Amino acid sequence: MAVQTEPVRRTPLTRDRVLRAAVAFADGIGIEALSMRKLAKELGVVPMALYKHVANKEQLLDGMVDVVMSEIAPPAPGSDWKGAVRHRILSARRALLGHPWAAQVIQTRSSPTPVVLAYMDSVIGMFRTGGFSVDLTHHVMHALGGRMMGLTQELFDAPPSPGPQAQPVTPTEGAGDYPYVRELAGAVVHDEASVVGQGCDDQFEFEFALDLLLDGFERLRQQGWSSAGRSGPARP
Amino acid sequence: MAVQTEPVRRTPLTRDRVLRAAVAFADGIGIEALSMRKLAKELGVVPMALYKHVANKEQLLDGMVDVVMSEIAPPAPGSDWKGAVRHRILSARRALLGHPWAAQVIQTRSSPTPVVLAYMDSVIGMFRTGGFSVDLTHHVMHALGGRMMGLTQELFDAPPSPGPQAQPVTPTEGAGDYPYVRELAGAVVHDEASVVGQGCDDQFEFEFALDLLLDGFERLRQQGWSSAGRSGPARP
DNA sequence: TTGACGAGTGTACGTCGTACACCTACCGTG
DNA sequence: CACGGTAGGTGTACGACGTACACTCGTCAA
Repeated sequence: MAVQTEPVRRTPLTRDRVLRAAVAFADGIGIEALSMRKLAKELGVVPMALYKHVANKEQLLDGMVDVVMSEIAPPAPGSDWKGAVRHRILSARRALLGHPWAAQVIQTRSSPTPVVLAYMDSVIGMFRTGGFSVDLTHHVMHALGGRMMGLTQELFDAPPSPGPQAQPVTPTEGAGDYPYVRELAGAVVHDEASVVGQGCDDQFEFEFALDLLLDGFERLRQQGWSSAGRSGPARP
Repeated sequence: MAVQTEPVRRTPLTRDRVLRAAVAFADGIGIEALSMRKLAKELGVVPMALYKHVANKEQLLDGMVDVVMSEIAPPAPGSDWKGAVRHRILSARRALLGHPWAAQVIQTRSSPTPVVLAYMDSVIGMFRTGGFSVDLTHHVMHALGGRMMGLTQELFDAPPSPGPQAQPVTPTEGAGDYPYVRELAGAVVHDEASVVGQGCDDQFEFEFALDLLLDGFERLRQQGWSSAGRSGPARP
């Protein structure tokens, strides 16, 4: 009989195993359903066992973010600053898209982990070596904000919530008395029906906004913009 | 003796009173400390009494967002589209700043309340009457994202968390081995020390990013940009 | 007078995060 | 081989939390 790896002895927990299990579990059941107790059960262990590897739930969430961050591709060598930044950010976005809970969790962290700091550092570095002053880089990073990590600054997943509950009243439901919202929603649906599920192409929207910002950054860089005058990007 | 308003009879609860109390309470103790039970105690009432006026905690949060939204100034009449949008968004931001919890709560709502929809409708209307096509307005709204409501797409409140816990090691703590982060942080602190508390002027950063976007929108509008070509804002 | 109704109450359940004391299998050292 | 420290896993317990459900009680129309 097998002497090694006797099944009665579970493979021991590690911080890494806990974090990966948490990520997979959240991918499956959603972040709001993730609890220390359920995660422990998933790992075949008593809840308190987890606390030998993470200090508390907040640190668990921090670690989960780090796992997602580790999926971001390393910086592409060479090329212009815009291409480099664009490539990195789109890679970050791809990592996030695989974990629908990640965006929300990232936004509720109160301070960055070293992994996140390292990522920010590398993005800042791209601007600096691309010819941006410290001053401009600073403002540019603020302007990028969460988009730097691939977060879409969306307000809601679906505009009027087509939830499972019955919604009576008129067939113009949802957009109700909001003519402009309805106009937009209608146009999106009818437009080009190539996009599969929902009415609009999130990837396109993300790149649209990203390129709009990057183009704006480039313009400011070229004209040697500085915040000394303190009057926003429109300054000639 | 006073016959009316005998103090033994509390002024009755209403949905409005519950929501306003919740907003004030969250302003005071923070959103994560707000619970149905504590809110009930604050109102001198048993926890279950709240459920006669709000369906559950999610609806309470929805209602709290609506209260904040109601503080946004109505649209300014006349003027160009950019001034109108800018004014409205900065007003929204002012409303949010009075309630530090609001940004986080808004971002965890799964669908917009009618009040939020109405606000979005009015912003969309400004673009449309300002000469933006339905198509461009759609993408522009995505690009604005949460910034439309005054949300700053910031990743963290304070970069390296100067928490109350003692942090030994080198005096270059925080920025540790992140040279570009340190460069930025150092420059911000030394720059113009006019800004009071923290190292940088959030209002300036918000307007910087907002104007960058609005200017980009204007450029696209002027050149009659359309998503038919599907290649982002940089298209000539 | 009555009886329906809406606001507020009381009790209870299941879930959560986690403090604290405990066991126990393993290891390097004597 | 004996031994004692230690890291990892356990068991019990506590004080939150949201909220279902059955109730009381004051008010007001019929």
